[in-house]
Amino acid sequence: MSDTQQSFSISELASEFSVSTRTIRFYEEKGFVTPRREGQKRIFSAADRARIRLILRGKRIGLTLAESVEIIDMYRTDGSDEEQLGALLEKIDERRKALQQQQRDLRDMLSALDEVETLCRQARGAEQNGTSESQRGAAASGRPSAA
Amino acid sequence: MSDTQQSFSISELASEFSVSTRTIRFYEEKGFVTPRREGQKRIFSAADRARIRLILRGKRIGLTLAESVEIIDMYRTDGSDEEQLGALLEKIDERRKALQQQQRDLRDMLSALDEVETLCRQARGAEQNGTSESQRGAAASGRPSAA
DNA sequence: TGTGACCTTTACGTTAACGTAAAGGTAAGC
DNA sequence: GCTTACCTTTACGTTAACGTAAAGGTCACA
Repeated sequence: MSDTQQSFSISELASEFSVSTRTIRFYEEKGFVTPRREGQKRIFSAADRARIRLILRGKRIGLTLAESVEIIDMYRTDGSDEEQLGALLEKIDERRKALQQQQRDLRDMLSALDEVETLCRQARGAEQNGTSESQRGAAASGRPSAA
Repeated sequence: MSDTQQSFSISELASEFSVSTRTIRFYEEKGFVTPRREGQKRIFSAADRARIRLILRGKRIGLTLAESVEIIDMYRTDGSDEEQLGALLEKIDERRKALQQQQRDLRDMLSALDEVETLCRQARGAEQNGTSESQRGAAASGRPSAA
């Protein structure tokens, strides 16, 4: 009961996305969503909901709201202005480079975590059976070692 | 003249990492780096430099300083306390999940950018030769389409 | 000797992204 | 008619991560 639905209350969206209603009102203040009103109450459309989802995705990777919105609004640009299209293509390239750098950083961090985990499991094994020497056989850490 | 070097001034590091000296002093205030002093002046070790590099890597993927430091300090944990090792393994798993979610989000955003770029190039092509129909042949966007 | 190029400390200012009251309206249900 | 569950607005508070003076020390160099 949510994906065929086409209008949402503020608390519905808040609980769906695990954010406060304040957060959503804040997004409206900033103009990132524009719910219509029914009396006083905000009624959010499926489009509003989608924008919120995208904003939160941006947040998870460390974008500011403004940055997320900039990306989201790239979809909205009409293809009628040649100059704007050029500017948009440049922005896309810029963003892509940043995101690719992030991918590299993420990969590095994840392999760092794997490394620490391996050390950690070795230390634990060593402590449990009293030996501080290397383990028998391979580093059976349960996780594949980035083959 | 930097990788065999073992001590650094504040402005050397600042310019190397393209941050302000204020930023580095701020990191010291927070205890993330602990340069020794020569008179009044801060002298940073290669270890300090490495920590700064890691902090900035964390920043690029949207971690707070505290989060970066938490990850960095995982390396420092000695394997002597069984209970701590367990806690550390849990933390690692938590972090890994978040980072993996970030990877998914990044992938999605990058393919969204690709999509917008394609639309954009099509629109530009259409405008330039006056036709709003589809382009001749394949979508020759210069970029491989995630083969 | 003065003028840059660095370095220092102290301290108030700023922005983003909300949190947190406070005070009140409305509709459902007992 | 009263409570409970939502909803509203207005508005001040908070945290992170620095920015930005202001005021001054030190060393080399012309």
